[in-house]
Amino acid sequence: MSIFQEKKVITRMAPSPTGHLHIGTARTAIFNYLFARKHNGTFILRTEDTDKERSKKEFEDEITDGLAWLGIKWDSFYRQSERTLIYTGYLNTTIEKGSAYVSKEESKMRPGEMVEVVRLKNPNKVISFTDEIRGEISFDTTELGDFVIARSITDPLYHFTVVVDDHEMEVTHVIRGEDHISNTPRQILIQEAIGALRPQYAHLPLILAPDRSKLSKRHGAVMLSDYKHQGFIQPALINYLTLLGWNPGTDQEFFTLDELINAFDLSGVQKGGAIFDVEKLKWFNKEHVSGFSDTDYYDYVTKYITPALLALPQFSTDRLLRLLPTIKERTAAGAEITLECEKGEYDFAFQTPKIEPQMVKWKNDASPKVTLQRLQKLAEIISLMDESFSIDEIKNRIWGYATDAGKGEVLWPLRVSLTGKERSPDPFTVIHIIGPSEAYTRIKRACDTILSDSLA
RNA sequence: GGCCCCAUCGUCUAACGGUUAGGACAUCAGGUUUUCAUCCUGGAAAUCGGAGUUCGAUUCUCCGUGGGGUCACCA
Repeated sequence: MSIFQEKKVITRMAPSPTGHLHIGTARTAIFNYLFARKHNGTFILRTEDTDKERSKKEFEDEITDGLAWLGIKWDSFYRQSERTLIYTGYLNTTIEKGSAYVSKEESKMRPGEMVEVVRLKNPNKVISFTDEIRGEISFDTTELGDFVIARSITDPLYHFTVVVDDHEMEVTHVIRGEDHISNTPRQILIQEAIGALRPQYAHLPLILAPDRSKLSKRHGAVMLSDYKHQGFIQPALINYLTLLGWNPGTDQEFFTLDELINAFDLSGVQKGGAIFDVEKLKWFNKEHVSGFSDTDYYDYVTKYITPALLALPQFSTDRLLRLLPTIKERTAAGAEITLECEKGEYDFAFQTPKIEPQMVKWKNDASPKVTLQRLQKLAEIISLMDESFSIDEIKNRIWGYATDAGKGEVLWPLRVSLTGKERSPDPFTVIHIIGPSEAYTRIKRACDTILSDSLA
């Protein structure tokens, strides 16, 4: 044990409410959260709304709602627009010390108008800092000049408020996107001007679009809410986003939030940008959804099935319940369930299908007569079944006949009579879903159709 | 363009001087109780290029090349 008291870790997420909650913002929040939790530290959420024109309450709500939905809990919340007095105080002291000065000049925003902006007195030196992920980074700040840190004494700018707040809130680790690397030297300059301690920096690799450019709207879904609406669940998103640009040093890929907190380490963070791959996200989603309890999965599915499906003549909760495993096996995210519904993939469960006589016939079968005989035999077997039979029990009753007469010869006509489709779940599962008596009815119907077709 | 950052299969990544360069997603092939799906097995698939350092470079150094970020009285 060290005799030195470990400084309590304090991280923060500092989004500006000027746009929707971007998937990259969510990931940065996750990293900050994981790091803080891992070290029994504190995670602060701070809205950087000093730009009054562009900041919107609705965006702030979207950010807080989105993070809350993800399960990221902040220990304290600040709004920069409510801290103007603090910034003005620091501004005054800095000016008094001679590290900054008021400059009367023409407004860049409103040409013709004279304003008194506050500029930092740049010592014009090389700043180097240690990035936890990238190591030593140095930068000649001369090219920055005496940059503006406030529009006026009561209207501070981003770089100044960030530094003041991180100092006031005693933030120990600034974990943010790589796009902030070049902001770091000027923020360090401000730190030195106000006499603040330098935090540890960790710049995360960016999330990239498939063409390796910064992920933006034109690449499709970039908002967290987009993914939420597509049916991606919170644990999957957390899991995927964390592994995008970070690895635990083992082959483990499936993680719960608690496992991530436990395994998280800044040294596992990648340096290069990572392309966002929806296919892998889908895989994670399927993995996490597969852990749902029956009732949770039922609730999940009902959010995505279509009204059209609910309106089908034979719809019942009972059948839907029995259809659930089939849906689970065939879809990765909620939006796919909707899509499958729209394509009519699940109609067989709630509706007697229309039968194409030629489709029922197995390729090796000579005539409709043979097919008809088979279906008749099948109807006989099924008529003896109990409604409570399991899939296995159903299968066992049919299996003997199917192996005798030929699997394709028996199973294909059976399945097509039941579903009306060339591709569908296996007949045993279908019978289980719709029940033996409905199956019996459908087979009889199919027989009638074939009969009238062959007579015509 | 200046400055800064980065570079292993198509994608996410492992290998922190010595490995047949490993895993996952995707893909392809074969298999499991007909079709589709699931599942199982297997395959193909990568160290950006060039110099150095070293007995030995994916790994260290330098130079290219490529990609990205950033250059506001936005954040």
